[in-house]
Parts: sequence; structure tokens; C-alpha cells
Amino acid sequence: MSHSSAPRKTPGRPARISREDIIGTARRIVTEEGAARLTMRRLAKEIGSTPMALYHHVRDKEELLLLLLNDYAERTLHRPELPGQPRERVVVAAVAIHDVLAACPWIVEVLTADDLMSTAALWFVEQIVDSLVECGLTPERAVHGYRAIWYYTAGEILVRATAARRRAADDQPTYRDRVFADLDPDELPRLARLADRWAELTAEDTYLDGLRALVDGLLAN
Amino acid sequence: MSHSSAPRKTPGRPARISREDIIGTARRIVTEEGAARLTMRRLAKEIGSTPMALYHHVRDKEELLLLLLNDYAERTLHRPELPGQPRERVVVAAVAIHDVLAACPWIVEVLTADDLMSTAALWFVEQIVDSLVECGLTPERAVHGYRAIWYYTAGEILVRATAARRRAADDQPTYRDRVFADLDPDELPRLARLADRWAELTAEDTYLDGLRALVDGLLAN
DNA sequence: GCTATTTTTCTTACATGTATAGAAACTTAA
DNA sequence: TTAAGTTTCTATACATGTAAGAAAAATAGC
Repeated sequence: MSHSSAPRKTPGRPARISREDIIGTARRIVTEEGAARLTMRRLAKEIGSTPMALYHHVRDKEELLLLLLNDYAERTLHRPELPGQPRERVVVAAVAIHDVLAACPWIVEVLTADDLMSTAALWFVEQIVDSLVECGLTPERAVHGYRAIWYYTAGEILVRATAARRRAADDQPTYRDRVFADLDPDELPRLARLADRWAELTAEDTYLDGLRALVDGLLAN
Repeated sequence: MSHSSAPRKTPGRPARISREDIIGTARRIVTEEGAARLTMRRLAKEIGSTPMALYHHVRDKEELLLLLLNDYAERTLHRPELPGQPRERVVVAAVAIHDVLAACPWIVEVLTADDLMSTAALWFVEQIVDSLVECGLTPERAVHGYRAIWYYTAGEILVRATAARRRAADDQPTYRDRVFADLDPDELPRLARLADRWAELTAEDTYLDGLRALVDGLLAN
């Protein structure tokens, strides 16, 4: 842990842990035992330090999770072959981001980030914005289009992940199930008729369909 | 608080607090002092009970917040005049839901709900699904279309609310600002050229534009 | 070498959500 | 009247994130 040569230059007590240590250990805990086991105390013990020492390297636990998300993106988000048609490029880039994030359940707590900001993810943002421009949108509308895609993508992941978590935690039927069980067919005829198929229909993965619709709509002008 | 007449029928110790008491008091605390001040201890004290007594009426704090959200929807989500054209109906119904939710910042913590499920909100869901069918979609595709709209709407609110919260908490420039400050123009030319306008562009409210694009795309087949 | 300064770490303490165990207050049946 | 059963409430305890400030370990100036 100590560096014998190369006299230090900065004053102050030398750090015994680094942000990289923290992220690396946190990643190990999360991948081995799940995000629920990642506590500041546990992390500190694993590193051989104290909980409050961590707070000199990360602002709070949320920042730690964001760093973890960037780290995860950096090592899992590989650049795919993008198709030649710009419209398809948008779809493929968005799907790539979506699939990597959706495979990572603990992400929910931080996915409300403004944008994806790891340098790995930025390449995808670039591809999306650039392809939208190539399709004829102004740069401004291309940025807005990318944002709409991001809203849709983040929303899909968040809503589905939360629903899955609630289903896993509950043995009883959901609140939603109870509400749908006794809909008034006069007040809400369409929903009443669909009630018994609602769970099945909303369980289907229609991310790609919605994405294509959104992209088509964005480019329709 | 005591009911003199009408002999009780249920065995067991009579309840001193009700779910309605809890929700009502919680609503008062949240509207008067903000969601951050709503703690189980504070709520219990305000009601004149103990924290753990609340747990016989709500499963946990998350359920309390969900109940609070439904309560809020019930009293704020009024049915608007819907236009005659079904496509416009979809847009107007979605915007109505969006605007009510977006005006309610504390909602973020529970907005990852599967769907909106208050009876007030269900009317809007009915309108959206029914209008999509009237536009020619099958009922199945209409449900999927509604879900896409919900993903987009929830995502927009969550992402924007979280971004606003982070901006409010931070005096320093955001992580995003720092990343955008030194983009490599060779690697990410489009983003580099837009860098200094990114904050401004993403701050614009383009919910309606994105919604119209999505609806157009959903109906384009 | 001694002191001041700076940076990191450690100690202690608090607020919060909630699990657990059991007491209290009812109704019903014997 | 008492015993059993049921529901609600209370007391206590624990894990967690993190604020506040003391302590430690380095450099810089004298």
C-alpha cells in the first residue's frame, strides 16, 4: 500500500483508500451479493476502513451508485455494428443502451439520472443525435428527439423493474389486480373488457415497438 | 372519536386511528412542509399515536406514499373536455395526467408505479385506450400504445424532477457540465458542437412534441 | 527541530424505517 | 363471570445513511 520512492508532493495526510478502491470493492459486493448488501458500513469494512472515510471520496451513496453505473456502462456497453440507414442506427443504438441497462436490476435507484454520461454511453448519444440530423432534423430537434428516446427508455426500465420488484415482494395479488378485478363496465367499458388480459398484455416486451413508433413519429415531419 | 350507538360487530381491540386519518394527516404535512418532513415518527406524533401503530394500517412507507399519490390524483385530476378527434383525445388525456403529476415534485419516489391506478386516473387510461382503438388499433396494440405513452410520460417526469433536485442541491456545476466541457470533437463531433447549448436545449419543455411524435408513430400503421 | 497548515481518517451521535415481542382492549362462547 | 380469540397498539431494538468535529499524518516555513 505504501510507495517507497518518489517523494510525495502534496501536503496533508496521505490517502489510504482511493475512489477506485471504493468503486471496485462496491462492484464486487454488488455482483456477488446484490445491491441490497451494499451498505456504507459493509463497504468500509471490506476495504479496511471506516464508513465516514468513504465520504471523503464520494459525496454520498447516490453518487457512489452513479459512479458504479458509469463503471458498469464502461465495461459492458460495447459499440455494435451500426446499420447504414440512419433511422435504423437510432433504433439499434437505443436498443443497445436499453438492453444493457435493463439487464442490471439494481440500476433503478439511480436511473433517474439526467442523461447517461459515461464516456461509453456518450458515443451512443452521439450516434443517435447525428443520425437524427442525417434524417433531416435540425440539431435542436435532434437533441429533443434524443431526449424523448431517453425518457421513453428510462421510463420503460424503471416502470418494469419496479413492477417486477413489487411482484417479487408480494405474495398477495397486487393493488392493480384488485382494482382491475372490479371495474365498472359502464364507466370504463374498454378497460373492463380487457381486465383479465391486462396483466398478460402489460407483461409483454414491447419496448422495440414503442421505440420504432417514437422514432417514426419524430422523423415524420 | 368514539361511536356511542351502533354496537360494534367486529371482535378485537377497536382502532383508534384509521387509514383515512393517516392519509389526511400525511397530506397536510406534505402540503404544508414538504415531503422531506413526512417521517413515520412525525406522522405518528401528529396523529397522537406511535410509529409502529401506523404499520397496522399501511404496509410500509412506500405504500403510504402510493396512497398519498392516489389521494392527490383523486382530488386534482379533473376530467377535461376531450376533443372529438380520437388522436387529439389521446394527446389531451396524456397531457392532463402529465401536468398534474409534474406539478407534484414529491411524487418522484413512487412514480415508478406500474400504472396509475387511482379510479380518477383510470378514466384517462380508458380514454386513451379507447381512442387508440377508434383510430384503428387492435385492443392489444392499444394497450401497448398506452403503456408506451405511460413509459414516456413517467420517464419525462422522473428524469426532469431528479435533474431539478440535483441542480437545487448542488452549487457546483453538475457532473454533466464537466463531461460536456471537454468533449473530444474528433470522437464526438456532434455533441461537441452542441455542448454549450446542451443545458439550454435539454431544459426546454418538449413533452408535448415528443408525445405527438409517439402518438403519430403508434398510429402510422 | 518546531510550529502551522492541509488533507485524510476516525469517533461519536443522531434521525429514520421497521422487525419483534408482547400488552391492551375489545367480542364471543362456555 | 370467565376463558378464548381477535385485533390494535406500545416498547424496545437494530441497521442504515450521514452530520460534526477530534485526531492523525503528511508538507512548508521558520
